[in-house]
Amino acid sequence: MDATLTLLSKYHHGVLDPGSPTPLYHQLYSMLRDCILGGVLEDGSRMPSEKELSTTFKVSRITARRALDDLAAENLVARQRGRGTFVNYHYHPELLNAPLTGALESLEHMGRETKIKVLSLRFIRPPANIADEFGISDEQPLCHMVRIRSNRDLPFAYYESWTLGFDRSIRKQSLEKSPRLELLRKSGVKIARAEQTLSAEAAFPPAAGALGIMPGKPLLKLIRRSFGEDGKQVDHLNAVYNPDRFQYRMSLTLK
Amino acid sequence: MDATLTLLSKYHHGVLDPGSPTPLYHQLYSMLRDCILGGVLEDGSRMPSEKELSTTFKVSRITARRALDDLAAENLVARQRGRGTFVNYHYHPELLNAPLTGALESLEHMGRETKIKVLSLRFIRPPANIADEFGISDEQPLCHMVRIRSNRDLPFAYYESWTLGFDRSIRKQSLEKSPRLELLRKSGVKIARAEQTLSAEAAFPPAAGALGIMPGKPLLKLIRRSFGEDGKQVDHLNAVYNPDRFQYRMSLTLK
DNA sequence: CACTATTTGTCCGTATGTATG
DNA sequence: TCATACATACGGACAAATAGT
Repeated sequence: MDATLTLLSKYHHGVLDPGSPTPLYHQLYSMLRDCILGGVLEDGSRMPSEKELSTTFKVSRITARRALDDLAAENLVARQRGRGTFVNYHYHPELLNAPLTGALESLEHMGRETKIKVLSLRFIRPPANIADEFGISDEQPLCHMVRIRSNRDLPFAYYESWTLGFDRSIRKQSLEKSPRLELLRKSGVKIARAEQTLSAEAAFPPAAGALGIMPGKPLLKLIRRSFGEDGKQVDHLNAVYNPDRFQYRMSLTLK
Repeated sequence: MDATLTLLSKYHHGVLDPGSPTPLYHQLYSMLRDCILGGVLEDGSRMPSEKELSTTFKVSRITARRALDDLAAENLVARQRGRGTFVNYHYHPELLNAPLTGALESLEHMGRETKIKVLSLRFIRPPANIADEFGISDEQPLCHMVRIRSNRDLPFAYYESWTLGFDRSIRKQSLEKSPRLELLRKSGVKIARAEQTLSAEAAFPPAAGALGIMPGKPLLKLIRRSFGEDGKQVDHLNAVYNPDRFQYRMSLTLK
């Protein structure tokens, strides 16, 4: 048994579930693929043989073979009769999008590396709970928008927001170019403080559709209320994130 | 076509992928199940009929039927000949605690208001990925524990942790009285810094059982790595929270 | 009381995919 | 490569329970 196989089986004893409805060959393929794309298996190194895979993961040789064949079909490995199967993918650790830290400023850094699409932009009367939050009458229209944020054309966040302080001259184009809070600052509203709550929620239909996932999938949920220098609330943001593509990372220091 | 079906299908023609190796019936089952557990489909409401599912999602009636049957086998729905299939799961977003803020100190405040139960406490060899994180050999045993945290006898958090620095004299009782990190401090390990990542994840069986919820329900997930004053990792915490009972709240200030 | 439409329950036959030895 | 067993998915047909006209 070679080092590569040891590496794999140690990380992944018991990952293959014969009781699962997803076929064994695809579970094995998927695991190997993740290891190649994640850099666990190095470029050029030899993959475990069909025999090795079948014994350590307790599947038939045909199942192991199918997994390797599927990898070869995507050019992630190269197979050579009599020699073996070799990794054909160079792993370069791309920085994954996990930008946020504790300070409000840095919330906007992400904005420059990813793309925003504004699905809807209207001035409408808010629902009662939102009006209550802002401490205004629910007769007074607020700027309501729905946006999605993508990284390399893969959408990962769905935003719904209510904002006090935008005037009706605002356009979708400018929102897709500059961060929303920066535009708000330019129109004279200074944000001093924000409160946010992180939670989890099942994907609801419009967000699921926009993010290209199934309704019901677990999403990371963020609600952020931003307050101006006078202490009054100026913004309510409701965001859901696809956890496969975005996670909220932060550093904590003691004292 | 009823409201429920509109809800499900309007944004989601094409979420079921016939090309996927996971069976269609299971894709459909999984989507419906997530919607029930996440509260998208309300308790007592009528599910779409086999016929409706089969036409809107473009699968055979047998496939739709299998999905509903599998839900019924878990008692998530009740089926009645001639009437239909009805949701049999009550989603209650109950009272929520929301204690944590940005600083490491305050993580422990919660500890005094809630109760910890230690399900498991062992010194065992860590899996390779954990050993890698700590930068130690996977032959060296670490203190591994599984705990649940409750508020008024309602469990809301499930913790699994690996710790370097505890000695074998540690007992479950002391862990249930004092916060884990405080005990660690007393045994001479000072934590200087922590990195944590928030995400979302479907409830997996042991956590779901301990938290008294159905597997698959969306949970808030936290991974925290704590580092000592010498910069070396001393703790790895993997936590999942029931979002109905716990949310992660923080304040952000500008400058 | 029929009559009808809807919905689940049960059955058939067939084709294809999965997994084993 | 082959033979075999089982699962998946389709279309269709009919029976039985329910609800409304």
